[in-house]
Amino acid sequence: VTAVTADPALRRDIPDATVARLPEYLRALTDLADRGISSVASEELSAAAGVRSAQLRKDLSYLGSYGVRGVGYEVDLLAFEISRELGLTQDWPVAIVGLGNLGHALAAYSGFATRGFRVVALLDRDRAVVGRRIAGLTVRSIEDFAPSVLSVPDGVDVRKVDLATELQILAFHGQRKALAAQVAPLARVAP
Amino acid sequence: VTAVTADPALRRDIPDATVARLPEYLRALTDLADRGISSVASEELSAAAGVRSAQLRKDLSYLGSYGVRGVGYEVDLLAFEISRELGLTQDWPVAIVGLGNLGHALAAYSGFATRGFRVVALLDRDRAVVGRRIAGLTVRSIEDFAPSVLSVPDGVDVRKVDLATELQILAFHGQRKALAAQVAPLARVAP
DNA sequence: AGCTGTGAAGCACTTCACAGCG
DNA sequence: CGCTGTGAAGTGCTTCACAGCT
Repeated sequence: VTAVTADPALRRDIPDATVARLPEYLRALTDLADRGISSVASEELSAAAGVRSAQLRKDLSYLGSYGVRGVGYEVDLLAFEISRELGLTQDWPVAIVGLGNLGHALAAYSGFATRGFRVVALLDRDRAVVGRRIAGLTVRSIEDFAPSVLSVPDGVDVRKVDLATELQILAFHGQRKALAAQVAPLARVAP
Repeated sequence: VTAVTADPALRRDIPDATVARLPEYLRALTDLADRGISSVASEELSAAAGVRSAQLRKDLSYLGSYGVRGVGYEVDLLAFEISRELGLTQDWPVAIVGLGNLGHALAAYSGFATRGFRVVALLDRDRAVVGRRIAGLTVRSIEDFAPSVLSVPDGVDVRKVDLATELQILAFHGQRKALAAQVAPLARVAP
């Protein structure tokens, strides 16, 4: 079945890799708009987002045809289309579970609000924390929510972010680089 | 040139996708070790890490041949080999730049220490913060370090983590799901 | 003339399916 | 016999290169 609808999210199958890059394009476009720039070519926008221009054009082609040949993209229009594709034109309430150091900092983090997410609930199971007011919200009680083994009901999406994991990946590359430098003379022996 | 060395990081070219999963395997193995389990088959370990068993075996095959056919993997041995591959058998000092809410929380975060990273320096450019003691360290001054446009010298690796980006990706999938449910009856018309 | 949009080619990762070994 | 380790097949993403439009 090929469903024809007005809504972009249904028209095409957008690759996951593309979806993961759209927020960065949106950020770059917001930056351009703030600097009063109204039109941009793929070469420049892709540089600002840290990808190749062919990649950017291919990614944007999944959303539709919003560029002007010979000219480039209108910044405001493209920003709106990406926002719509990401579903940011609607309201997404956010709950923060766990208000230790990190949760506390996140509750106060302005980056959510400026990008369209509204923190509406703070939840913790610790009696000592429940009832406290943080960033204008009162911490409410939650029975239990073990974060170590998160088993997810059908239909719930999860994205896992772990800074220690990121550091471990950096450690791998750091080690590889250090070792490559050590053996470089050896490699030069037989060209 | 094929360099033969004792160090695993030089023996093979390990795919980036594999490297990104190794920390999760290591976490799962640490968990098993804590529960007193000394041997594990790929089926069980892969389930704990959230991947297919074939994926796990393929990934581990890049490190070497540390399993026992007909039995499985020895938990301690495999954990050590992955640690070594990731470069976690050496010391990696970490500096935190910027001690606002998030930096403050990270300085106190125990997850770094338990996974082999040692926070050795806290840096901020804000006079009001410099000199303050956080988590046993004194915040030192740094001239400037604009985080918005991070231009990186050659040889420096960067991994970017942005929770707002993650939420935007979730918003996309949330929207797509909501819309798919709406149009589902339409799709059923022509099987 | 210049830049987008896109088939086609190339590349990297995942999954299959089974040989090989303890 | 059971589970690992791995060629081969399959899949999805990236890059190329240029036709097509303004």
